[in-house]
Amino acid sequence: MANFYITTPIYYPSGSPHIGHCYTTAACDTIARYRRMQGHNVMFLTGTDEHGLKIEQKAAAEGITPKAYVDRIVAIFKELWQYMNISYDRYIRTTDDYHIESVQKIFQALYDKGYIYKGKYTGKYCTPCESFWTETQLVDGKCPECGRAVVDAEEEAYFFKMSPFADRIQDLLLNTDYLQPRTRAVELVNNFIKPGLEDLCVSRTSFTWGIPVTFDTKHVVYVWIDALSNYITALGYLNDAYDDFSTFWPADVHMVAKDIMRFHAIIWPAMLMALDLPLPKHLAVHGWITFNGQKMSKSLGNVVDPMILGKRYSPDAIRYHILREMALGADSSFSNEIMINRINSDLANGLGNLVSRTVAMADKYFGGTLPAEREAAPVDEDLKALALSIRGEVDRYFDNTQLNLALAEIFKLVDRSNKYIDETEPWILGKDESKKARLAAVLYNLLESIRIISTLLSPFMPTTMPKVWEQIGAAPETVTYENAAKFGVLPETVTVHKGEILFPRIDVEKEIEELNAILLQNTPKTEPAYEPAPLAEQISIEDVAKVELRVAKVVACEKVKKAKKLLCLQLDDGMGGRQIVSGIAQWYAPEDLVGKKVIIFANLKPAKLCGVESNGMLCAADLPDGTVRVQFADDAFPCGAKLR
RNA sequence: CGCGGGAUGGAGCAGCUCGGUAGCUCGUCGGGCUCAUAACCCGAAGGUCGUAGGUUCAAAUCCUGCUCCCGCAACCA
Repeated sequence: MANFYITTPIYYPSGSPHIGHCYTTAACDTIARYRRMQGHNVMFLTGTDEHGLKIEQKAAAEGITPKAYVDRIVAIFKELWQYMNISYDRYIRTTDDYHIESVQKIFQALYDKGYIYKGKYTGKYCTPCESFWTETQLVDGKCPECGRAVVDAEEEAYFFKMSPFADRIQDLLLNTDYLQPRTRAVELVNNFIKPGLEDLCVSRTSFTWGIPVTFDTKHVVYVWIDALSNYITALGYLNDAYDDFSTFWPADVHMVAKDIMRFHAIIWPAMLMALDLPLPKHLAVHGWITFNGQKMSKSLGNVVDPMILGKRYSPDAIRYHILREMALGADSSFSNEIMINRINSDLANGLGNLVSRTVAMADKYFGGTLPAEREAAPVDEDLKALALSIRGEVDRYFDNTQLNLALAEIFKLVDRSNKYIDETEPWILGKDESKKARLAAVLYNLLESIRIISTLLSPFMPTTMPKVWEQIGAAPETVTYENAAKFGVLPETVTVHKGEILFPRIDVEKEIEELNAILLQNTPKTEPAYEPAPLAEQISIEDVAKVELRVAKVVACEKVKKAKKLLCLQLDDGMGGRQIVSGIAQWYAPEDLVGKKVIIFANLKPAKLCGVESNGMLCAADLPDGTVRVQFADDAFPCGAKLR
């Protein structure tokens, strides 16, 4: 029996799980269930990544310990997974003792091998937030968390040498089937490997909610080594909690969303290479679920809560919808309308109705139990041939992690079966005593077809399919992977049991109205709880006098070529004119600005942006939705007027 | 010229590797059926395959230019 190890990422519990977490986890669950059905010895791991500054701050804001904070969120995750019928074999928390022990040993081992060295981490530091930021994380040169000014600073930190592994990683990405889909390999190599792999900062001293470095306890292990190593510590690597490492490593599939692909495609292999461990076989990368075409985000209030949907339409309906909709590698658009239509047409009209009409006829014409006499017809063969071919196709799609296509394949048999009913017209056969043998054959073929469908669907919809088996009279021990490629498994005189409707048809208009109402409740009201950035340190009147705000009129404006975000403005400042480059191209077209008067920071030193000189800065504000709005000045102000 | 992906009936996608009748799901319209969850089955309408050229007997497919979208680099499954 082959071993099979599959993992979800460990999720960051800084908030409740949403439909995106749900997709990754449901996809892994489906694969795990399918492999178990095939007879593999499966280890399915999920968990939570519980350390870090953000958690520390969230907990502090609530006045509780970080552990108490994550305990609460983790309970929500586990409740959702139970509700969605996720069959994980193990749940790792990075706050678990055994994980902490292993991470400390891994860090030590990498240090002993010379791959970790002590250095200086330089960056922009926000004193009140006690946070380091990289140049690119800054928003308008200010702290992205609080909007205050940052200073250049450095802190002592440990670094992991990545460069020794660059060639092997490039080979892994370009010449193996590690990365699924392959399309992103070139992007990774061009963006990260070709420019030269930078050493990675793997410890921090600026926060304490983490795993201490054993030999230098003012440092805590930073996210990379702490989080990524969960895939091996959960198997018992360098700890005594489990003894599964030799059985399950290397992993068969790590499934991740595209935003963390990079870490799993580059850093994780580098760590394993440094530890002399085998590399995982596949990294399956999926896209994001977008909502009405927009990225889901808390501030937009469009985060889809899978619990709410599950309770309305059943966990299996939600699982089906997201697994059917999402293609590997591509984003998938989610909307309530798409979801409800999909559930209605595929599950209610297609599958549910097929089961319902088949069972109802067996019940009506034979009192539930088919007689043994049969009469075959040529039309049966087409149905049987398709039914027998499905499992092979589904196998192929599972091997490539294309669950949406596997579902499409299975539903071909649903459609074919519905058509078969029309072709054979059992309601006419039922009126003629002499056609009973033919009728029994038709119904039996339909039940067999449904048995195969429901067997192959059971990894996708583990809650509902057993109800189908109950209705079609399939004994649990007969709905096996083996039998999914056989026709004629149900007993000749099978007895069906009419049951509840599997997937009730949803009233589209009514539901959308109600879902929109729920969404509205969760959406921040018109004036959302906007939290102004805290006041900066007070300054003197002399400091204020140093800053010159002046009025200027935009006389010309054009986009800066080769820059996406920059506009180049020619201004009449009453002093001979000047040129300012501003990062507002996303929000303003050049013609929106020409002729308007703006306020500028007039005595700012010149700077070059994308090679274009900029003399000063526009006065503008960030809006809560992330856009930027320029402050236009009263037209009565003359150009060059000084504001005070 | 930082890197990558994309543009195909109303919507969402496949087809492109290796040129040869444009296909699927949903929606719309018409018909059929009455076992079934107003479900099911059949048929039809609807596409100059983003754009301008090129190669070819033949281009959605190969080549070149251009336009427009999206992603990565640079928060977030």
